[in-house]
Amino acid sequence: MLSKNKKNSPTESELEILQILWETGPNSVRFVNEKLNDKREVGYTTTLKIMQIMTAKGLVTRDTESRTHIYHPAVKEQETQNSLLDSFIAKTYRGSAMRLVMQALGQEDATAEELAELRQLIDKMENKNK
Amino acid sequence: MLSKNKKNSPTESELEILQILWETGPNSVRFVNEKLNDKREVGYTTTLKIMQIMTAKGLVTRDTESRTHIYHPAVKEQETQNSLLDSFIAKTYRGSAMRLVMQALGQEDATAEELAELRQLIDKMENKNK
DNA sequence: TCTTAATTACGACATTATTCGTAGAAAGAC
DNA sequence: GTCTTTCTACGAATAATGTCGTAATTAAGA
Repeated sequence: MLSKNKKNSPTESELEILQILWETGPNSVRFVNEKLNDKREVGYTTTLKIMQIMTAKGLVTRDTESRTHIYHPAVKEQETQNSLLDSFIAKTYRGSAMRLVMQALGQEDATAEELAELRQLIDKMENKNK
Repeated sequence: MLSKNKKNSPTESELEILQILWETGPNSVRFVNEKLNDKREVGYTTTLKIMQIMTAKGLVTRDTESRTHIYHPAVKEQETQNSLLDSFIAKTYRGSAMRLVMQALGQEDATAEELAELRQLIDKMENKNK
């Protein structure tokens, strides 16, 4: 495991915004705010403010060429999820990823493809053990 | 899935305290505070205050017979974890438990026993699909 | 009894995250 | 050029959580 994340950790609102940028690519505050409003009511300046804070934190970068700034995600989805996952496992499952996996699987209705993929992953882990 | 949790959701500090009570059984503020201090410095009245709040929320109950109150967990560990897990999956993995499982497994060094247990669980899920 | 120690209750403060109002700059419509 | 709209910047209000100081109460010991 090479690159370990030092200190990402977006807040909940920040994560919501990152997800929009990951999904749709670089975009303006206006666009992000409208996306957010599909789910819940948020004021424009609220979204703006959070995205400004995210810029300061280095979670996004922005292109200020034109008056309407374009925001780019500056962290990777996988890495962010991993870092959140680590801390979630530590806090909630006292560090046992296996316990989390078992419970998560219990709640899931998986397709045959997903199950096959899982088995493959497990085989790979088995080999690594030897 | 019968009993769905309505509204548990302990905060981070509350969860820490619950974990101590789950592990060691009903105990006093003094005891819990000392356990917490194994990991980090916390004032006695801080712990007391949080446990009082937890009582108000129904996360614990307390026996006030003797002067030193004894606190009992009032929520189950599994159910609490499940409810936290649901919300974590929703927020971080946009609802896809499978994606979380894959990533969690990727970070894990599992024993042969755990892998066997996993396979068993997957088999059970396969049958359920039919 | 008197003093000391431990405990609970309560309120205030600190910190972090979120929300939004307002002002001013920039762009476009006419 | 003037008016209107859209945008950014900034500061302040709010809310949730965590922290702790202080007072009052109880128990125990000398």
